[in-house]
This record gives sequence, structure tokens and C-alpha cells, in this order.
Amino acid sequence: MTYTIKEVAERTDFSIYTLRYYDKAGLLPFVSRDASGYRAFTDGDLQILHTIACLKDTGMKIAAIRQYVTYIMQGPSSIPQRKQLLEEHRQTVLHQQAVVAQSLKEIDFKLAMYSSPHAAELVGLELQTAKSQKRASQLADPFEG
Amino acid sequence: MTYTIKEVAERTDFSIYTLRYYDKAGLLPFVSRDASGYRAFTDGDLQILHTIACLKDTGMKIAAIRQYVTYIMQGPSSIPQRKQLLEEHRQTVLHQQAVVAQSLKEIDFKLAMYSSPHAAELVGLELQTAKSQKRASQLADPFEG
DNA sequence: ATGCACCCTCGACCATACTCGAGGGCAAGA
DNA sequence: TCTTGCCCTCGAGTATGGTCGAGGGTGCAT
Repeated sequence: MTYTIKEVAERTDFSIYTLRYYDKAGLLPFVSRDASGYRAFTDGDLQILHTIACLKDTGMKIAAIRQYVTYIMQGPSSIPQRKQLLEEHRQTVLHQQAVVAQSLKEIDFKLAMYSSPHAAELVGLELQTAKSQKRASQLADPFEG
Repeated sequence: MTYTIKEVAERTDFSIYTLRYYDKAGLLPFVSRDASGYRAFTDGDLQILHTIACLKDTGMKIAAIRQYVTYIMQGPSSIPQRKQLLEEHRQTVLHQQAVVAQSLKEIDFKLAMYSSPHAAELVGLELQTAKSQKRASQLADPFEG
């Protein structure tokens, strides 16, 4: 049983364009062609594609994904390299998660301020502080206009 | 007390180039110029810049950040709009966090497989399954070479 | 007054990741 | 056989977010 590129696009979050772009970029060397030159995706191919989606969704670059896929094509002998690549990526993702979580906290703090019954006063105070800093340094006030 | 663009670049994760690019893109209308036309950043400016960093780090696009900054320039009257913009962004971030967390789980699953004492067998089995699927559909085997 | 380390703008260039149209082939039904 | 709806490649175009060099001004220390 195989799937056409259209069927794969429907079953995944990749567009037909993206799938062809990925193939051109060397991300899909495991996808075979039928007698007419059409891409024929097997279930196993979809599994690798799913892994590719996980890597992409966590921010891995195309070049790194290509490297990973290349390792897959080399068979079990490349397990150490695959492991290292994923471990390094894992650290990157953990770091990014921490950055995002911290930034979200600060956004939530802003939201809390905007939701406060004294929102207008708090924001007004911030504004006056900013304006007086400009004045103290003899700078034009950009908050006019 | 004010800071030069170089000092700001050193105190933040933005390069001088990026700061100038952001200014050109309308993200820094609150930054004043001194008598020589040099940008003079106040502490209040750095605070807004920090908020911009939070938005950028959570994936907000430049155009949306510009909108938010525009609201800031309008003073307290734009609090409802700021709140709505941040609420919507917050939902986007929560969704992205969920996607990343799920993808990371699957990456960890792969890593566990590669770390298993039977890694070679497991990966070899995957490979044989993939190969037999190709054979069953009379497709050339891309795992040769 | 000269040098050095800053600052400025403008516009070109780059990297990344798609997105799409043109031109053409394949396969099945009316 | 002809239309319809897929498929293909190739190469150009788009969107986003920078990055950088040229050309020129500023300001302080020697």
C-alpha cells in the first residue's frame, strides 16, 4: 500500500509544495518512485516523515534534518551519530523551552497589569516616568503625537 | 542617564545591526536622538526593549510587535487593544509550547531507542520492515547505497 | 589638528524556508 | 479520443529577519 503526494499532504501538516521542496532539499531520499516517476510513500516513509515533523516543530533546521535522514539511510551503523545529533538538539529545545516559559511569564505579568482595576493609572505612571527620563536628559519627547 | 546603541547591544541579545533594523522597521519610535542625531536609550527605553525581546523570543512577528509598540505610544487609552493583542499571542504561545513538548517526547522516545542495549536490533528491524514494504509495492529500495 | 572610536543613513546582500507558475506527462472515465 | 485530475521538474518569486559595507559626521584625547 502506498500514498500519493496529495494523500500525504492531507494526512500531515506539510503542503504538496513543501514535500517536493523537502525532497529536493534531500530530506526524503527514502521515498521511492513508481514506474511513472511519481513519488510512492509507504507507511514506513510516513513514520520517518512524522519524525521529520517533530524535528521541524522543535526548530531544527533543514540542513540538520538532512544530516539526520542521511544517518538513517546508513542503517544501524549510524546509531551513535543519530544519538548525538538528537541529544544536542534536545538540549537546544530544552533551552528554548526555558526561554519561552520565562518570556511568557513576563507577558502574563503585563497582561495582569492591563487587567488590573488600576491599569490606566499604572500605565500612566510608566509613561510619566519615561517622559521625565527623557526630560532629564534633555531629549525630545517621542510620546507626543 | 542614557545609553549608546553599542551599550544597548552589549546589555541585550540584540546586535547593533538588529537595533537599527528594528528602528527602521518602526519598533523603536520611543528612542530619542541627541543633538548629533545619535540614538539615546533611556532606562525606560530598555524596559520596552526587554518586552520586545520577550515577544520576539516567543515567536511574535515584527509586524505584530510594531503594532504593540504603536499602542504603547498612544498611551493608556490603548490598554484594551494591548490586552487583546497579548491575549491572542499568549494563546499562540501556549499552543506552540504544547506542540514542542509533544515533539520533544517523541524525540526522547527515539533517543531511548538509540540508547537501548538492543538499539541495533530495533533499528535493524525498522529497516527490514521499511524494505519489505517497498518490495511489497514493487518499488526500488532506496536503502541500498 | 590629527587620529581613533564611535555614531549615522542608505541600500545592497544574505539565509532560510517555502510557494507557485509554466510546461509537459500519465491514467481513467464519458 | 478527449477531458479531467492527478503527477513531474525547473526555476523564479515571496516573506521574514537580519547583516554588512560605503560614505560621511562627531567628539575626545594626544
